[in-house]
Order: sequence, then structure tokens, then C-alpha cells
Amino acid sequence: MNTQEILLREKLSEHYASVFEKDLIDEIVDIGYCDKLKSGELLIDIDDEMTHIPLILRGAVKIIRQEKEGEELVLYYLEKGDTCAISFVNCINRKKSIFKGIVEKDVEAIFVPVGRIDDWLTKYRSWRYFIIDSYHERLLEMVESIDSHAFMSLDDRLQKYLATQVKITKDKNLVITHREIANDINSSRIVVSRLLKRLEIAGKIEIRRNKIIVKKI
DNA sequence: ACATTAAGTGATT
DNA sequence: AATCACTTAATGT
Repeated sequence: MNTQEILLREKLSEHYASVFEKDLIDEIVDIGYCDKLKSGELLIDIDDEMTHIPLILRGAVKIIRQEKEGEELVLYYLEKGDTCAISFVNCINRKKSIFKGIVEKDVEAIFVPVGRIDDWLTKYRSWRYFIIDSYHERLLEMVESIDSHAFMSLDDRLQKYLATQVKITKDKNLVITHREIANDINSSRIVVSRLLKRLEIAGKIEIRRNKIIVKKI
């Protein structure tokens, strides 16, 4: 076994050791490779063919649905231990992606080529459960996204957004503009600015240029 | 010093 | 809650 494989095995066991059985980990180490992506990079675009499945080790990916240029809807975020099971089905039936994935926080992931993953489904119980579980999680997150758009006030949505940003970046100092927030929660920059101002007066956040310090949400 | 981009404000729908 | 039409403030060249 070469050093690269040992390294990969180490990284894999950080978040997936308890999930996958030993033989499966051996196979992943065998054909997978590790890669890093910088924040802002495009992981997958609509109509792209899937060639690999990412097993996220650290960082976060924002998955969005996009209408014609501009109009977009944030569906959910992928974090460590996650994979996009939606992409998994695309791999099996060779359909093109219906989502867009942008790196929200620098990502390190193991990429598994699509070739073997079909067989693994019948071969490994842990893989089967992992995929089904992942699918279920994504569905719940999507429902939650729909719910918040349908039933929550913009103010609540904004606070929820700030909370998830803190969770994803693991940092209470968010480096983000009002414009970007407005985009993500489907509102206008002006309205977001005003709501943020109110949150600041309420003592929940602190506003700097290009930066928001979350104190208590 | 100047241009560019982010954020704040009042009025209007 | 969105949009317009501005102003003010911060930052890069």
C-alpha cells in the first residue's frame, strides 16, 4: 500500500469509518481520489454529466436550483459526512444534473468514479443504507426549504439563514454582503439591509462592511 | 484624487 | 415587502 492510499484511508475513517464496512472502505481507497476545492468554485452545474460522487470530508457545498440566469433557489447544503444522493441516481441512469452545486466553504472530498458504485449497492449493506439515508435527508431538507419560503416571514428566514451560515462556516464572523444574502433568500438588498439593521438594534448582530458578526440569534 | 462597490434612507406602491 | 432614486461610506488603483 502506498502512502497516498494510507492517507486516503485515514481521511475516510475520520467521518465514514463507523458508516462503511471494511471491505467497502478498501474499495473506495482503491478507486477514489481526494481533492480540494476553493470557496466559490463550481462543483456541478445544471445539465452536467455526473462522473464522480463526492464524499465530503470538510467544508460545505451549496446546492441550488436555477431558472434562467439569475433566478435561483437555495435547496440545501452538503457538509462533512454528506453526499449528494441525487447525484448518485444521475450516475446510475446517466441523466444530467438538475441542480447546481457551488462550494460555499473550502471543500475537501473523496471522489469516487461512477463505475463501481452500482455494484456496491447490492454488495454492501452499509453503502445501500448510506445512499437511502442520504436521499431521505436531502428530501427532508428540501421540504424544509419549501416550508420556509411558504410559511416563514422574511425576517425569520433571514435569521435562519444567518444561523445556518454560522453552522456551516463554524464562524460567527460571516464574510458576506447584504446583496449575497438577498440573493440566497430571494429578496432585495434594500430589504435585507433594513432587516439586518433591526437585528443590530435588537443586539443580535453587529454590522461591518462585508461582514456580519452574529452574537445571538 | 477618482472610480467602484457596499450599505443606508425616504418616499411610493 | 419591493422598488426607485438618491446619499454616504469604505476600498482599491
